[in-house]
Amino acid sequence: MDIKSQISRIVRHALLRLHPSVDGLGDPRITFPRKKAHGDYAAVCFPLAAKVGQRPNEFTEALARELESEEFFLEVTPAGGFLNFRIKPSAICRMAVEAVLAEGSQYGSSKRHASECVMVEYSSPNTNKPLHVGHVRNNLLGMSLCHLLEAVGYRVAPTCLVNDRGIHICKSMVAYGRFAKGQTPATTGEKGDHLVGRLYVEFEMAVRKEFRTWATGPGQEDLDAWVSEHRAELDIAVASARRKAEETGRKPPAVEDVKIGRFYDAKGQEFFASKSGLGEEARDLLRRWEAGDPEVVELWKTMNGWVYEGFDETYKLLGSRFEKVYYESETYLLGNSVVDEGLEKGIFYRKPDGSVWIDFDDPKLGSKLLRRSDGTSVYITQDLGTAIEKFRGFDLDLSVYVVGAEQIYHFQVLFEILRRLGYPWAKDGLYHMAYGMVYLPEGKMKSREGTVVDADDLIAELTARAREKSLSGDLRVAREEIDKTAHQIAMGSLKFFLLSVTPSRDMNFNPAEPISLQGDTGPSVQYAIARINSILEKAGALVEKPADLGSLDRPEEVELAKLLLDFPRSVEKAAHHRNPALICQALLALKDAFSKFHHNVRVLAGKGEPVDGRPELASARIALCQATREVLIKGLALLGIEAPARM
RNA sequence: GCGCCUGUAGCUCAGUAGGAUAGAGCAACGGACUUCUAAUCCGUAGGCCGUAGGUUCGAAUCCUACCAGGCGUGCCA
Repeated sequence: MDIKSQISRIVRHALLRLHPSVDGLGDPRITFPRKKAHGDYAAVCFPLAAKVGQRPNEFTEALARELESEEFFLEVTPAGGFLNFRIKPSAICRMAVEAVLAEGSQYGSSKRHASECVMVEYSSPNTNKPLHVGHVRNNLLGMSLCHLLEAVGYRVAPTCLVNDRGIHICKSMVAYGRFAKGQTPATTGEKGDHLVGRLYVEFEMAVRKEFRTWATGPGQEDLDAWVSEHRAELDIAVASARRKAEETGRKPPAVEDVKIGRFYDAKGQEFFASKSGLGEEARDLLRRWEAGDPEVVELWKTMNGWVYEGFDETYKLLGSRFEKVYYESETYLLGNSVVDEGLEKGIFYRKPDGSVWIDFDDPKLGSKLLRRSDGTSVYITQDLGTAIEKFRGFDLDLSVYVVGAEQIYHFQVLFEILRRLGYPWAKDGLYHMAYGMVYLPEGKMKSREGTVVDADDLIAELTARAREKSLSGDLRVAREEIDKTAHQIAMGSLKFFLLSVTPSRDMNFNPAEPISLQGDTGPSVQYAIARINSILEKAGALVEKPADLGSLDRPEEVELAKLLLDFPRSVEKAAHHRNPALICQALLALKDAFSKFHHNVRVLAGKGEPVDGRPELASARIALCQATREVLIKGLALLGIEAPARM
């Protein structure tokens, strides 16, 4: 039992003695006091005092007297509605070190959800473009969530749903035929996903050009009409483009370009669907693919193959791992029978044009299309099939989707449909872990326009910087280890950076300001581990000597111990709230406490020499260091971060 | 229009299920390496917690309205 629970239990017994007749008084919340001078732990008593009908100070004074004789506390002080506790410093240190070293790498884990199985779907890329920082955030959240859920006992199945079919990949295929005949990753030296992504961008550019030709020719009337209708909006757009150009010192765009650009934003999709020759080509490829045209399928396979090779490389860098991969080309038909089933049950209905719909009771959900009038399936249809498939293939208690917040509505609808269809697990076995966007200073990233921060580039740049920094000082790392170490540090900085923001929030990322290696960062946590390793190496035989844990009573040691004791709570909470950022916070607090300890408290007088000539004290401090290292490594592992032995 | 999310230091973010005098890091300024690695430590400065009301002994946190930004919103995924 952790220390806060112990305190809570002792207080509960005292309360039962003091107020035996009050039912459901509850426990006071045990926290760290805001100021260390107040004590080691504090109980917040305002709500309980109110229930008993006493003034807060009256209540806590009586409670303090009742707890006076408790041996567990050194001191119990009432302070208004707070009750502050002081505990013998060496006792805290002893508890912490013994608890951590007894459990080792299992410290912080629990069996709370043992015998439960959860599937976590994450990453889920489209095969028409390489991964960017937004995808990286997704991958890291997914992996970290897997680790957190495992830590509280779940059996976890990480999965990925690859969107390998549809109009987007057909666009790249059209571009391949038109602009890149004969090119392969081998001939261009490009990574496969980058090659296909480049073709996708080229296709989009070509459509824009096609649109421009139309808008300044046969579509001129439409353009003029639209422009006069959106006069005010356009004036603002032109003005803001000018302002932006002035700020950045670039040439302002021509008014004509802004007009056509806006017109494209508004009508581009419509144009693509009805007037674009390129659009017709792409749709034709999609039709031929669905009909199984061998030539099209062959090209599709080849290009997807290039993309997978590229993804595999990036996944390897990130450490992404999947137990099961679903491909939409295999699952996209699964939903159709579900739609038929819903029609039979009368949950869905058919409109005269043949399209299939569902109306929801909740007006916020409105109604939703489930099958197009031409009989083809839509996005949500295949998701219905895949959701059911997951529960068929695995004995799941929970199915998690790590997907961006822009799809909150989509998942509300998906889950509600599955509930209406009567699947028992749909009641509380589905969870959408929605996370926020990663914004660049200039706004949202757009793959189509090529304004993205590429994952591979970012990793490469960080690795180069970590390597340079390693080489710049005393080289602690063995030469042959430097590549691995630089990679670990680079990934430590990237992962920690992206995971330290609360998942549900949007976050900003400025590529011009590189991710820091100093301050509240992953590398600073890794560094603390490297320093501990260094001490342990130099300690030699002292590591094995008997330790007198009772001699640990310095404030720096107690602070460290308190945080070690609090770590399991952080894990529990992070798993419960599905929020890895809570682990980041716990690690930073721990790293801070260790740095202060390390700065002010010596372990060794020299190599193998105990401080103050006291081996039992040195060994105790060594044990505290070992416990700290254990927890730091565990915490980083929960984030999917490795710690290099030396830095 | 409607719905959901977000407004905390110059920047990036915390703020522990309503609790004590709102905290870090970066950037700025000033200190600390003959010392277990300076990816560290110590200090200074920086805040009408978007605005206005309300609930409460107590509000950054809960409620209402407004302002600003983002996302979504019937045949895209």
